[in-house]
Amino acid sequence: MEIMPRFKDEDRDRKKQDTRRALLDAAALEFAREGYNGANINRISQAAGYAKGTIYNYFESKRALMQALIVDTAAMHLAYIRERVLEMEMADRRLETFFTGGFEFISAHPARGRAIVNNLYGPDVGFKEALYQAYLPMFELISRDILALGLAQEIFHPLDPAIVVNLIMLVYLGTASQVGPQGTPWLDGQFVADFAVRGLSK
Amino acid sequence: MEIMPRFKDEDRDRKKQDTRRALLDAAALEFAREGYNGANINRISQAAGYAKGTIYNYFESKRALMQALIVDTAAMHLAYIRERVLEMEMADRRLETFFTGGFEFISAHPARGRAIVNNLYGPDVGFKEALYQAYLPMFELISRDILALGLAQEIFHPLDPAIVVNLIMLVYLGTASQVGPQGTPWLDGQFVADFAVRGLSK
Amino acid sequence: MEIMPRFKDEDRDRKKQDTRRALLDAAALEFAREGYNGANINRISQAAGYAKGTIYNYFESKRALMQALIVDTAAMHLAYIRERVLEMEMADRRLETFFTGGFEFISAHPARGRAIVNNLYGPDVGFKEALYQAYLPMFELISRDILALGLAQEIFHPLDPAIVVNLIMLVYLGTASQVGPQGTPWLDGQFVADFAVRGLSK
Amino acid sequence: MEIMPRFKDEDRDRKKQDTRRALLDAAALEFAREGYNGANINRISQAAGYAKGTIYNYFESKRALMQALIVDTAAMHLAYIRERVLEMEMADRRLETFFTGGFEFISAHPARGRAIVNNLYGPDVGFKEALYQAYLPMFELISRDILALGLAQEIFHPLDPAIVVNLIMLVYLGTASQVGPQGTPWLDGQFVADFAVRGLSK
DNA sequence: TATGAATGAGAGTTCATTCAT
DNA sequence: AATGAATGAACTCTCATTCAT
Repeated sequence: MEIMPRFKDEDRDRKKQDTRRALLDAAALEFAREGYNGANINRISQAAGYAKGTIYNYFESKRALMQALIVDTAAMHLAYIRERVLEMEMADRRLETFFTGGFEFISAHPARGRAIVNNLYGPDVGFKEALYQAYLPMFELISRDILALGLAQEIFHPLDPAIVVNLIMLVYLGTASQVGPQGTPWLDGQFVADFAVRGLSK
Repeated sequence: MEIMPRFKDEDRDRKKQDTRRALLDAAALEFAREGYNGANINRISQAAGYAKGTIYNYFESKRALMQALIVDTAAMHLAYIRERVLEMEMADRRLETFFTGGFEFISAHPARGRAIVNNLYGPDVGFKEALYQAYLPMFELISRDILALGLAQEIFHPLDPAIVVNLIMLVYLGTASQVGPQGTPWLDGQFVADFAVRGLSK
Repeated sequence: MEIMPRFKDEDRDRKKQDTRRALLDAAALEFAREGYNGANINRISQAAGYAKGTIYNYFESKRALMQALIVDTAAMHLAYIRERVLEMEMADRRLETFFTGGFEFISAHPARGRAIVNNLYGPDVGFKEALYQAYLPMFELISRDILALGLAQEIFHPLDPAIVVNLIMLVYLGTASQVGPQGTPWLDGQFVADFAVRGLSK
Repeated sequence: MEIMPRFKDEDRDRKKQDTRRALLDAAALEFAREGYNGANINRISQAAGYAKGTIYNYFESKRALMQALIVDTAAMHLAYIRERVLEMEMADRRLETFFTGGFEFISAHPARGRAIVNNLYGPDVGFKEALYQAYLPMFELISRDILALGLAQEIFHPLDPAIVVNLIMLVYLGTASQVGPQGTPWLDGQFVADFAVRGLSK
């Protein structure tokens, strides 16, 4: 056996990542459409362009696939929102941006959003715990970089960031994910943002 | 044929209603714990004290059972909330009562609450539609007897009741149903009520 | 207790027989439409105007109901055919009448016919045995009063009545019971009669 | 992607066909023994040497399995009979061969024969229609290559092939499929053949 | 790495039968 | 005699998972 040139391995890694990503995207669609229990591993594989067995080369089980989707989505979600929020200086603008950016993200990735929210309000405590862990940085972002900042800037009326962060997250996810039959959202991001800013401001 | 004594039929009807109620209560628990797809008809029957087949003497299918649970719960839910809300005269007190009463109801009937919210955020559009239909009177209550009233009383800043009713419902259900691992709610009803009132008031 | 007048018992017996007959008729329809395994005891009772449990006051089981239907139908069937066949003197006319009369009977009682034939060609050997026993008199009629007679009258070519009786019965039941989608028979009784007479005649 | 060696796919296809055939054969036995409704998918799979789920990799449903069995059997049936019938030149010999060959086929494949006839005389109109469609070529064979030929050869008395074909098929299937408790046929092929030839000849 | 045939536990549903009324 | 609520065995079908290729 001769030693293979290094870039071969890189190619292989790249390809593996592409496959994994394709599987996760297909999984998001399926989980969003059918819920976790209703989702079908075969359909996910097929939609991603692979055979049924392939998924088990990338994820240990259906459950592990969902966990990976939660982690992956939370990372995308946080990156998208943080980038936009931290551009703002004032806490109320940050809060507003949190909502408008958040709604944007969910518009851009509806399947991811649905899959996440299914778990947030779904019955599986394991997934809820995974969700909570994966979204800790977002809780942190809201708590420190929006709420605590707003207190320091004397923009918000007195509040406990550790509690209000829960309110913000639930209002955000509860409103952003709800769409009508045609996929149109019930509510507009700016509208919810205004409501939330008003609800917290002095 | 002689006419049977009337109380005989009444007894039988009463008993049938009791059985139906027991099955619905058991179904609420199971649906809350496992979600619709994960719920097990056999467990529901057993929990209600009946054999597996009995459930099909009362409901055509698992799906019909869920639909019946939605209708039953919506009726209880509305009755509980409406009674308390309409005692108040001012719209902001009514809105506050809507939240505090709503949180109370969900504390008193956590399984019903969970089962409902699973469907609101779940993937099944049929159940979402059923939910929407069953909760129309509550939308009406909020829209007319709280929001429009508040505009007339010049308590709320200008808003469109037809849109804000969605916001109120989503904030209510999104926050009231979320409990931690030990079953303790993430948020307090009064706290959310204050936030909402502040968000809508002048 | 005073002694009841006799006619009371007769009334009761009459009523019992009426109920039994109604149940058998409903059973014939259901068995014809659905086959034995597909038949539904509840539907039979309902169609007869009774509740599910009533059928068990008249028949020990679904199986016993079918056995009773076989016996009842065979008796009707034989009476109808024998009466007409024995009016004829010549064996070929008797054979002809057997077919035309038989087709008439099945036209008049299609459900009975279907139920019988389902069993003749169906998988249940118990029912086939019951059928065979119940139809013994008809085998006898064909064998003695048609075939042996025809040999004596030197109308038929030499044949063994004990074997040809099977042929006649199978040709009769196999052709008379077959109807198209609209319930119209595939074949005409006279037509099959002519074929059979020609097949046996000198 | 490199092209896989062809024999690999061929091997796999061959194996799939073998499995399918094994399942169909087991299904024929089970359907013959129990009828369609009484047949048990699990027993069929087990008898073929597979687990219960396997059957659903090959057939969409129990119903589709029966339909496939009808099609498969009709094709075997026709090939067997046509080959023998067309060897003969005279129509009466062809008719005779139709019966003797047909009886042979059913002796060789009793389960197939029983399964077919169950449906011909059974209650399920869907299966009857499928049977009719699948056996159209055999109707055609009898109608054109036996009956019309016999008219041309002036062997048969005047008859309408379109009607008599029904008679022939019903007499054939009605007599060939009937076996006694020990599996011995009620009638002999040659015997029925003679009867039929005599019934149609001048 | 990718495949897809095979597996078998588990689910919803049906329905003959029982029995208290 | 008639009722119909309750039962639970039995059935079809689904699908996550395994593994030989």
